[in-house]
Amino acid sequence: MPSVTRKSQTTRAARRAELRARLLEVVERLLAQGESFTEMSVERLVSEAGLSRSTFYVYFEDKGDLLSAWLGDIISQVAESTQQWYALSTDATRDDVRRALAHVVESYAPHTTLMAAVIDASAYDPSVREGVAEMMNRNVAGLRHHIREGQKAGFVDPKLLPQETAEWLAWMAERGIHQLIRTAKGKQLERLVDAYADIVWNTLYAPVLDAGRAAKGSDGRTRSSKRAA
Amino acid sequence: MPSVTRKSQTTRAARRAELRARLLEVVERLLAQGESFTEMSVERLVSEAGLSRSTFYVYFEDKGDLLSAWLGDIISQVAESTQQWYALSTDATRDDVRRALAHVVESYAPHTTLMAAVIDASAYDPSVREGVAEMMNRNVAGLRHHIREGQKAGFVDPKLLPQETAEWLAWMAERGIHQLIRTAKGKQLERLVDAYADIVWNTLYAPVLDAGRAAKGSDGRTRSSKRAA
DNA sequence: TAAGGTCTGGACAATATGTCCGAACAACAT
DNA sequence: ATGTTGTTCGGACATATTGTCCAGACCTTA
Repeated sequence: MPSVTRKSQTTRAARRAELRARLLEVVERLLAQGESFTEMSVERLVSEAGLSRSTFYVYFEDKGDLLSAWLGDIISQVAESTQQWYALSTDATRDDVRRALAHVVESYAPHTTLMAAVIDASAYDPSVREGVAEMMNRNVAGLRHHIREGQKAGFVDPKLLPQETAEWLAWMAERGIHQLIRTAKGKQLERLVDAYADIVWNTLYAPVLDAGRAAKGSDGRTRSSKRAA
Repeated sequence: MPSVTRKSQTTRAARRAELRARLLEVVERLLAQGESFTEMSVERLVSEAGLSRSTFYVYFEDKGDLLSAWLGDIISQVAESTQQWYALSTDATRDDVRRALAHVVESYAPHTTLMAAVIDASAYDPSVREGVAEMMNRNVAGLRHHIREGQKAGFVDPKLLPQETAEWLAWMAERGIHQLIRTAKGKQLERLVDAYADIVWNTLYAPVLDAGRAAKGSDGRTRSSKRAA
């Protein structure tokens, strides 16, 4: 009975990964053409990717399986991009925040199309929904920790409720990045990151940091000081 | 040819409205039981609502038709709830903001379950998607106008980009209200509104209003001055 | 009683899903 | 060379859902 050898399992996993990559490439392309993930049939996917429907079901439970596996891989990857932000401390300036958030946005940017599919699928696929919930929990937990520590160290507004503030800001980031950033290019992208940085700066740091520096006349700002008409 | 009389049209519209109400009631109930709108079959809906599938298709194009019609009704209704907020001016306090936003949240609260269905359906139904886009555009336009006027009048941070800031905050509100508020009760709800109010206050008003009042020692805050451990 | 309308169950074609199978094929060991 | 194993394929299958259509039942009003 050689059916359950280690070798066969690893090659199978490798094959699965390869097919997943090929299929997600197709998903991304069709998504970019305006089709929605929910409406994509398995037949459409496999024919574009060059395999048979039978083979698809050998490696994947269903369409959602494709996405939840990808999501699992990507979650930790994008989580790293927040380190630069959360490393900020008492000497942070508004420009530091701007740079850190630009880095977060850049990390998410390549994945916005597939993330849109994930959100689609989370509407009906339990395993995808679970993945999304886990991602949000991680984001909230990271931000909550940053707020708590910042309050202890005195560089985050002490009146903020860490958990709830983190929840609102995490949803703003999720939706903003996947809905606003996805369609933005060049100058418009810069403006969006500026606005994002201003919101985070004003909310978390400005009440204590700007107040303390008010006397010196410096606000740590080198760009986007444009005023509205 | 008596088929196109005014009377028959009005009674038909009335009948449509009645059936829509009955069906949405069912949708809401099933949604509350954990089913997702996408997965609800028309058969399931009509049998619960006590009509035949044939009749359903006489009055509605499809499931999405149900929601986009409802959305059209609700958009203007909830838009009104923001008037109290946008009426705030130079003498606004943090507690005024808190009250105004609590009012907005209360207006949305009864509709969170159906709004979740709308978001679901917008993934594949073009007409629902259009409705959602229109709702977001309205919200952004209202908030952008408030920011612009506030900057002119000097009670909103002049460095904010009105359009982009409004976009981020509108998505935060949409997601926050439909994801966070939906499951919150009592004290947790209060905390969420507190956090929401703090974010909006800090972002828009605090940089100019708190700065101007710093000398007097009053910050317009009567509750939730609790500090994190 | 007749006409207009409304609702219903059922039939229908079209599409999608997930499962299953036999045939074809290649790699590899005996 | 031959058989074993694993992979892929096309196709068949049962099932579910969608949207359309129709004939009959029913009710109200002229």
